Amino acid sequence: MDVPLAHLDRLFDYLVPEELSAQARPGTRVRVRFAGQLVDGWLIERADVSAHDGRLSYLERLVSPEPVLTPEVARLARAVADRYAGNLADVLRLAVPPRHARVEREAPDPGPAAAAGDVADVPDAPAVDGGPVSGGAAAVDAGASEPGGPVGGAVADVTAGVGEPGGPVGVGESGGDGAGWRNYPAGPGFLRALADGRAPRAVWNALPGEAWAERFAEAAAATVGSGRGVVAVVADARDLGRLDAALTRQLGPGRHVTLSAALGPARRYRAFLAACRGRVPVVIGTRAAMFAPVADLGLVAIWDDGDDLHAEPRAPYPHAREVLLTRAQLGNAAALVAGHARTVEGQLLVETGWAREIVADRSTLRSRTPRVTPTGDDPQLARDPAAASARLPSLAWEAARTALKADTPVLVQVPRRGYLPSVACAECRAPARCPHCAGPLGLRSAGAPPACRWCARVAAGYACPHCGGRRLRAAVVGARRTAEELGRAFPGVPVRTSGREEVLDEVPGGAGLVISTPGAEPVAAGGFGAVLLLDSWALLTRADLRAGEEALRRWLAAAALARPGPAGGRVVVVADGGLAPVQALLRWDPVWFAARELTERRELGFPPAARMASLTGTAPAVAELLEAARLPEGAELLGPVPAGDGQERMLVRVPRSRAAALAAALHIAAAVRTARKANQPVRVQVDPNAIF
DNA sequence: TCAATCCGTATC
DNA sequence: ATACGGATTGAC
Repeated sequence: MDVPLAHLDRLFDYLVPEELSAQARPGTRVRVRFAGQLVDGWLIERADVSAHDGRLSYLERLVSPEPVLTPEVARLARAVADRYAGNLADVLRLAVPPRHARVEREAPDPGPAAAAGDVADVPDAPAVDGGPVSGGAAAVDAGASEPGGPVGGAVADVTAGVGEPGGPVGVGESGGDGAGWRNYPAGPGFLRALADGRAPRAVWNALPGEAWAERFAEAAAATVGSGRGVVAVVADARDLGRLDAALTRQLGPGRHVTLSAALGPARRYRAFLAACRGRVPVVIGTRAAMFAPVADLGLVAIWDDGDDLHAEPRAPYPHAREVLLTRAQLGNAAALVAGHARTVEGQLLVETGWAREIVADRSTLRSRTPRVTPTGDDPQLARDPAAASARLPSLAWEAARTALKADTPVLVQVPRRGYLPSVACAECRAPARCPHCAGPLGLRSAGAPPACRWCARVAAGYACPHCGGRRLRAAVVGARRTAEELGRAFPGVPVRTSGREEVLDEVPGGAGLVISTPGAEPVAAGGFGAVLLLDSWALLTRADLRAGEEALRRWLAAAALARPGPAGGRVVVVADGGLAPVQALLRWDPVWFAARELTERRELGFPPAARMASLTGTAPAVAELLEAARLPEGAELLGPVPAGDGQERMLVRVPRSRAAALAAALHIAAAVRTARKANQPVRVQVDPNAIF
């Protein structure tokens, strides 16, 4: 039922009129009378009998005979709803694009009648109420055909120690197909396992300059070769274009479709239908593709899983990585979580043994990594007056000048404006954390003592736990102008910018300056001769749990575009080389950093080592929800903190072992409120992407 | 004792 | 939204 009310998040049984019986297959869209109104719904399953002892209504209408909700996706959607304390209806809205009737008519499904031999499709099914002849009963709307069954687990719950039952995942030896995978000792074995029809699970750290889209296409081809399908998700349109091109090269045309919300309704539905009808074995796309129906799924893959575009902004806010891993878990498919960086979540998958890592050995890495140099935090400015006016450190200026002289392009990464400054120790620059709950401190107004952004306690008399410093400073932001002034520092050199308004895909190989915000960096023919990472403070002191991880991810992504190898491009990061994310960049060791972060999160009780949920709404509404919630043992409440607009936010934290219980409790509590017709909504977010 | 009415709750 | 059941009320 397409009603987003928590207390109606379950199946309802309807009779199927005789004349609809042949076409009313599981997965079709239907209209039903529900509480006196006509509402949209999903036909989930057919059955001979109903457990409902009241009067059953008939299906009002079959919207379309097209079974666009496959059983696999229906089960997945239920699991995702459960993990995120959300409603099935909300997840299905994300999973199945709106119907486009004209597109559906273009190339009709060859034989619905031929395929209609569904289980309960018997003519003499029990017209429960002695009503007219019926084609059987149908359960409408929710996938919970086995409530309390084995499904409930999200990947996160599985990672608590369940390995793949089938033994070794097949990564380890060398000698596979794609030569590019041979740079990673475990790569060829991973490919071979895919080709053999097995379900290996891997976390892959790509080398700098890696043609990752080709590697993805090789993995897809190996899977398709084993007779199975593939779903691969990337963060944005540019990455999608690259993967699309690589797949066309390796699989030939017509073997895959791309799916993204940017296509518009008709093209999106056309691509979706092609996958749904089994016309193509491979679906790639942005997060809209994470639920794509693919027959006999063999591999799910995600590139750059730390990119926050992978987090769905609509309820129940599922993350593409988690959805795909849940999918792999439920359907016994292989999984590939990849990027130049490693997310803490990826590290958790490795440490719990849920996935194996695919990394290059040290010597390969050394031969491919560009030279990275830090330049101190209070840098000596270049003597050249133009460079000085651009506030460019001399080392960065030298690197750029050398690269331009060699007729190679220079990439300058500058953070976007609007990064919220938080507070750090004025002595050692360690981010200031709340002494009570370890949440980040923020400045509310000039002069006032800082307060915790999580639990709202005022941290008067703060002393830095690292160096004992008592003074705090706010991070300096807004130096975008620095980059714009660069043009003046290098007269006669063409300057291009890539960012929000216009994102460049590729730039030519000659001398030129490219100024880009993180994530918008173009590739350069032959690679960049120099990469300058400016204003690192804006990234590092962001008031977010993930600030360090995110900074490293963005630096690695930009540095990976330099000409490879020690004699290749030069990377200069304007930051203190003693900071952990900077260290990780210098050594090109994202694994070390992720392991370190995960250890720290375990100590502090942060996600993903713990599970958190945020509840946002008016104070009475949030209080009412919490009142109704039977939170699991050990649940910890943090807050409230003001959330703007007269709203407040509470955080609930539980150990990972209670994650499922927390989601269930919050969903039930939400159901109590919607049943009472509570009119003040509370936004429940499990694993909120940003925890301030 | 019974019908009219109110209120809360479920919605096949 | 609307329909139903149980509780409540008011009149016989």
